[in-house]
Amino acid sequence: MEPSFFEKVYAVVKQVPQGRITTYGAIAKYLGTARSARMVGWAMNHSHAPGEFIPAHRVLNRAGVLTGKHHFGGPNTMKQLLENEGITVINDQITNFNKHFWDPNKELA
DNA sequence: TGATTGACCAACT
DNA sequence: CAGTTGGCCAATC
Repeated sequence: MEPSFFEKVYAVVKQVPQGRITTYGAIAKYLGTARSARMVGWAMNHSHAPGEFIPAHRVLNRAGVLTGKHHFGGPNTMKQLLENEGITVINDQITNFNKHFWDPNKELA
């Protein structure tokens, strides 16, 4: 049984270290299909799976914008989580994007 | 069972 | 340079 696409997404997202963020495109590219970034977001939508904690708040779009923050139960929940990990969020966008960026293609390889 | 949508990205016009 | 379309996999209508 080969893991489905979104199962791979879960595996990668769960490996994102605290205080770091990654992008949908980076994950999708790591999985081999850079154009399947929509699936990554879709997988995050199901990140509420029982027994599985997915740090979806560490996954942003390529611009570092908190896309999908509204799916965290509150418009500021995602922001609070990131700030709690030491990431500054301004106007739904993180600062030092390049500094906090965690690229699975480089880190995991 | 077929069509549409979805927390996106990249290419084309 | 800005707007539009295509594409990917899986789930819902």
